[in-house]
Amino acid sequence: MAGRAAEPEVIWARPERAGRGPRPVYSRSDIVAAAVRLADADGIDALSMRRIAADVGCGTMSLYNYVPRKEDLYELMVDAVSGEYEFTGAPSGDWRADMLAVGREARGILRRHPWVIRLMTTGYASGPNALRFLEHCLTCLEGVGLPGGAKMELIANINGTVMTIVANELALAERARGLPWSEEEEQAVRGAYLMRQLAGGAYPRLAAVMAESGATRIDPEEIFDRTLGRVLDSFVAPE
Amino acid sequence: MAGRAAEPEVIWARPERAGRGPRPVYSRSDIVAAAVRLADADGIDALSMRRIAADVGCGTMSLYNYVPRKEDLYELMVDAVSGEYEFTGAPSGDWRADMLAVGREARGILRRHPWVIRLMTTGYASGPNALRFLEHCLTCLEGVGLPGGAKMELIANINGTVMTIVANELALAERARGLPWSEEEEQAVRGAYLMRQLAGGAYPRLAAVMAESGATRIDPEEIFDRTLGRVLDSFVAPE
DNA sequence: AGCGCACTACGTACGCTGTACGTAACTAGG
DNA sequence: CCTAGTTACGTACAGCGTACGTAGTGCGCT
Repeated sequence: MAGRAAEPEVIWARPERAGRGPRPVYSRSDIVAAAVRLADADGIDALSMRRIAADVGCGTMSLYNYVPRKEDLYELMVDAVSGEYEFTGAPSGDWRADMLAVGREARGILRRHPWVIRLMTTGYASGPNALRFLEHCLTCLEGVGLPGGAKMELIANINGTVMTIVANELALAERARGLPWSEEEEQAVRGAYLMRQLAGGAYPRLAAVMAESGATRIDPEEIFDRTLGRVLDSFVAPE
Repeated sequence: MAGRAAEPEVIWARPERAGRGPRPVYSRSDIVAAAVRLADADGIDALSMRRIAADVGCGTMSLYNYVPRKEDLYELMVDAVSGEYEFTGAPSGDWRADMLAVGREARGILRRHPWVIRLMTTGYASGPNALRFLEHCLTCLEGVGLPGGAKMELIANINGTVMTIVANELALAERARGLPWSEEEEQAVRGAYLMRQLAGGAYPRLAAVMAESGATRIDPEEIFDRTLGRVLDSFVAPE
């Protein structure tokens, strides 16, 4: 008998190796690493069990000895990249700086692994590194005069805000992946459509704002820091 | 020759009917409505061109006369449900109330159509109803002493916040879809794992917060209003 | 010590996907 | 009226997740 019964379980509780049979040739982390590599390179939609197996160097169905379902692999992938948080120098005593640093690290991770956004908004975040993340944030917020629930809300808000910002930053590039034409052409065609609509006069206020802000140069870093700062201030008013 | 050349185009600029051939039997909105219905019922992953065609009552490949690629269908779907905004009674003169109402409407739409979250975070939002939405928000923000760019940031923040909150609210239910066991079993198994981890002592602060907030009852409506209020206050400090 | 069984690896196969392409019917513009 | 371009639709292909069967391996128990 090969597969296990499909009874409720969470991947984190499943032992990587049960003592009986032959020594496994590969490891769960090998497979997850390959999956992350492929998703980084070609996008999450191009990630298939066959391609992972080819990359690892084993037969497709061998993967199912390590990971019961592809969904579980998603969960492992999200947690694996959550392991990239370094949290260096924190807690520093300045919780605002610490949380901003967390946000910046999150941004870096999401930019390196854009597919995480899609997986996380569908709820794949409950592994050990997610717990480590929460514990770290709570440590930084130790002295802050906020009830526990509010701290969790603050953390969730930062996470959500970073994801939203990076999703917006990457929207065009991510969309262009797998399109039969280039990102530049896509942008040109969409821009032209937008301009035509605005010129129609049906959206005067939007047209005004676009005209106004079309001139001013936008700095992504500045927007990011400002937005995150606003989130922090909305929980604890700056002195 | 059936298909068109794959040259850069945006679905909104493609005419629904080009005068020459036989009268189309169906319409783009028929197809989009069917797609929305199916996605609501069975989730976005279960949405296939074959199932849409079966629901509409036509051959699979006939769909491609109305929608060049499935990605374009996604775009049409997002815009279709964006048409559900009613904006009744706005602008009312109280921009805070107006924006809160927008957020509440957005929440309702996302709860009715959970798949929108995934599509929007991948960047599918540039159709006419998205423009209508932006114009409405800008109208409500007319008298507010904020530069245009900041207004756009505010709108984006509200949107993002609502999406994040609803995504969290729906995470469990959405994840349970298509699992080989029930949502209750999933929740039980995940809860048990979490408790085991917290009992291990590796995450003392998290354990403390969970113990503290485990007792207090959480009201989703209250969290929602409070969070959105915080976003508004972070742009314009309350008097 | 050695038997038995749980495990590993992997090939095959099934039902599904998006969509390229070909064919036949139809209709509006020149 | 003619014909080019459109509609509808069937077939077909490459690829997907994964259920299932088979062969071989080595741990745990008797």
